[in-house]
Amino acid sequence: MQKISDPTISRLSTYYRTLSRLIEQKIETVSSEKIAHINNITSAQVRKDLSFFGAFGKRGLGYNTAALKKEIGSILGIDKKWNIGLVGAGNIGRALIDYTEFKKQGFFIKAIFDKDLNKVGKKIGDHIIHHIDDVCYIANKENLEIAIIAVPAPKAQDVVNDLVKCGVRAFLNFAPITIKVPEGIIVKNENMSIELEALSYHLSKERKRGD
Amino acid sequence: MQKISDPTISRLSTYYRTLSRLIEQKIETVSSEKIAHINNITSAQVRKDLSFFGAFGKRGLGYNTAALKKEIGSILGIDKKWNIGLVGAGNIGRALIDYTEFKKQGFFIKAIFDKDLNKVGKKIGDHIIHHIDDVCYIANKENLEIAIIAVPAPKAQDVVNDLVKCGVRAFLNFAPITIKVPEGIIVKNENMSIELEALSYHLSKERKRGD
DNA sequence: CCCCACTTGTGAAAAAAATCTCTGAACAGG
DNA sequence: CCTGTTCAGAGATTTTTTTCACAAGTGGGG
Repeated sequence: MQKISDPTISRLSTYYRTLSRLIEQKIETVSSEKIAHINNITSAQVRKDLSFFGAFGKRGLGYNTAALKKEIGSILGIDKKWNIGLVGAGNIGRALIDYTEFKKQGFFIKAIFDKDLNKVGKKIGDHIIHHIDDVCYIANKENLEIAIIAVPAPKAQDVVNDLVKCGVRAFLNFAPITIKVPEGIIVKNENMSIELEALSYHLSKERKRGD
Repeated sequence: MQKISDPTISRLSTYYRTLSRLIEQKIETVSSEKIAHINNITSAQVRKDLSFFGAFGKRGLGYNTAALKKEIGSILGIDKKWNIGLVGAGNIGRALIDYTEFKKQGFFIKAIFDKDLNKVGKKIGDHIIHHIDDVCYIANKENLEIAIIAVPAPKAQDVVNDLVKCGVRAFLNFAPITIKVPEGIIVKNENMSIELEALSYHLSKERKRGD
């Protein structure tokens, strides 16, 4: 099986959303050109991304929206439910609990953990906040496959180490730090400041050039 | 001026954080190898990224942490304050208002906007929520240079169009949709679902292979 | 004052990603 | 049933990004 690049995988996610919207509009067929246009990329890119996984279109016609959505869903593994543990019940953690986009794609936050004894035992929505020390017990009970790390940077590596020991193999990290993990464990970073800094870079470059 | 790649810019952001941490630990000098190790990349990558902007190190010695931090801060434009408008006072919006990482890097949310009349006029922290129709007036008054878009997907494009008319030229978009903007306007996307789906892809690939 | 260990900066090479180009399938219209 | 138009798939090509490899500073120790 060929190695697929990260950019390809995230574009597949955007195609999936595009298809959902087209299906809502009762559009049954779409060309790579149309998908590309909606997402500000080239049609060759769309076709190439899909070609890594198969031939889903019909020449002269395009792609069936429902069928392609199903294929991409299956490629991304979002045709099944995923159980997620959220570590850290701060501002970001709380926002993610009600993030409808997660549920829509089959991601369910099944357990919340925190270290703060003032929070442990309290409820957020349907969920009781567990103490972080109980993470292994709950991870097994609830079959947690992915963990979202929303704790302060200095705690993040320790939390991940513990969770790896419990058998969690995938992490979405919101802490502004690079997490080290053993071979076979997957980490994706979500650092909102970094994108803002990219904006800052471009804006100040313009200013320096003087336009 | 040479075109610098997006990955280079975001790595500069991570180097900046690395240097902040080293300075806190009173470490005055650091090699590219050390920076690379902390961030799970190669030392050649670190040196190459920096070389686009100048020669900041001393051969045989490494880099002075404080001096390099200052240089990168200046490259990224985070040596000055940025005024930010937040559009959308939902869960994500609220979480971002208190996100300390923003303030630490000089990003200040100066105004909050929403369309919901039940929210308009209410306060979040120090900020009154303004009606979205007043966005141009406030954008000029508060000198907003960047806008964070935290509204539902179907509204996002319209909101950005309006803000572009008011003179805002940089956007951090949390809506799960590709925003179209005129030449010269910068958009960065922050879509937490996409990263989760990348995790899902990798986990289900393993499962299909059967390990 | 000279050698040695260290580490940058950089041009060249390699690898990865995006784009181009063309073949041929699919259908509509006459 | 022929003809023109559309559009996917795939190999070739180009562009971009990363990695390699090494000459050239730097300072410390003898």
